[in-house]
Amino acid sequence: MRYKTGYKEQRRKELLHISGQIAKKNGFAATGIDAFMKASGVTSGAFYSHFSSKNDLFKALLENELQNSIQMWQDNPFEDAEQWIEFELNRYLSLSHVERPAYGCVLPALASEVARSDLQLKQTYQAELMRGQQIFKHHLGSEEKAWAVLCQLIGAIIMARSIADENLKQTILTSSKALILSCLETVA
Amino acid sequence: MRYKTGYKEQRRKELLHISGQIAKKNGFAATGIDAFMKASGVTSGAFYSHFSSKNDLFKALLENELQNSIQMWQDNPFEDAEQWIEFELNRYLSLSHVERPAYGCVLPALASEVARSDLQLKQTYQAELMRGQQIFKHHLGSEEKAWAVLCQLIGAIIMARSIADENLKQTILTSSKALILSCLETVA
DNA sequence: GTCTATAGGCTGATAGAC
DNA sequence: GTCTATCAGCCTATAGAC
Repeated sequence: MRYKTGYKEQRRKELLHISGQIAKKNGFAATGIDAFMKASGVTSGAFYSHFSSKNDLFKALLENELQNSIQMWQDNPFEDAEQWIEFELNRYLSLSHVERPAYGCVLPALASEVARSDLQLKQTYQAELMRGQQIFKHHLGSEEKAWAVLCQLIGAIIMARSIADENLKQTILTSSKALILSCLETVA
Repeated sequence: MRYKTGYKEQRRKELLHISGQIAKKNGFAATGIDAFMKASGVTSGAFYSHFSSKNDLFKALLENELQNSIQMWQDNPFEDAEQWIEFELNRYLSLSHVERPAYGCVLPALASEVARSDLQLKQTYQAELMRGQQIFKHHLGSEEKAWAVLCQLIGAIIMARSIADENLKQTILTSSKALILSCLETVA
């Protein structure tokens, strides 16, 4: 029984990982259960032995993805405030992040769908998000700056993704980075 | 014939107006043609005498909504840079804007769906968006600041809309406003 | 221009064989 | 746990009456 439980949990993590990539790329609501499962090599019938409903998948997938993003922020190798944020801006505000949503942060990809979901899901989402915000607070020095910088990051990625011209995408990323840096300098 | 054309154009504008509100609130892809038309008091059969497809509606609706947002930025009564941006921040970064997406700016509501649409639609969207950005540039003094502030605005609204706690929503809005103001002061 | 009716496809979810 | 088969509902789009 222990053995079976371990297998199931591992399988569930695989399903969350693959489904997360597809949801970030194509949207969660826009993707059918069939498509999620096909990408994992199983049929839609198997889905319900892992999740009770599509909304249940959304909740689990969001938690998993948020934990991934938080992990990346924690793995930033710098402790010095200036270096930490510089590293994070370069990683987050990159053209590669804009063009490969499947492998990027969940926030710019699915925040709009969270905004239209029920209160219970928002509460789960908020709890995880606040853990991420605490990391930014630790390095930026204030609660407010942490929120504002997070907003700038996701706003820039969403904006750049909705733009057609490649050069303009880069301008938007560079402009956002410059604004954050110029603001943080005022207290350095 | 002139008469009939005028009627049809007016009707089309009404359809765009109502459909825009619903799309901003519930999402465009998530809403069926039937629901869009029912809100306007007609059936889905009538839809195709105004638009050639659902995607055609999306394009027209985006243009219309972007023009509305641009109009509001143009109608800002202040010319002085500091007053102009102060007015815009208070209007845009308000709890009422967060909680009533149907009557708010199209950018935070539908940018994620634009990000997943085809190149042609992104080009139309980009062209209108650049007109809006020019207004911000005129008052903020630089291309880059205009983009960065726009990113901050839409990021803050999206973030606040995905949060459960009312107080935290307000904290996010206030933090974003503070970041923008502190950044613009450095060159004032 | 709008209506009703309908085609054809996709969706979330369930039942039963293995 | 996964499969196939299936249901009931919704979707976009079209056809024909008025």
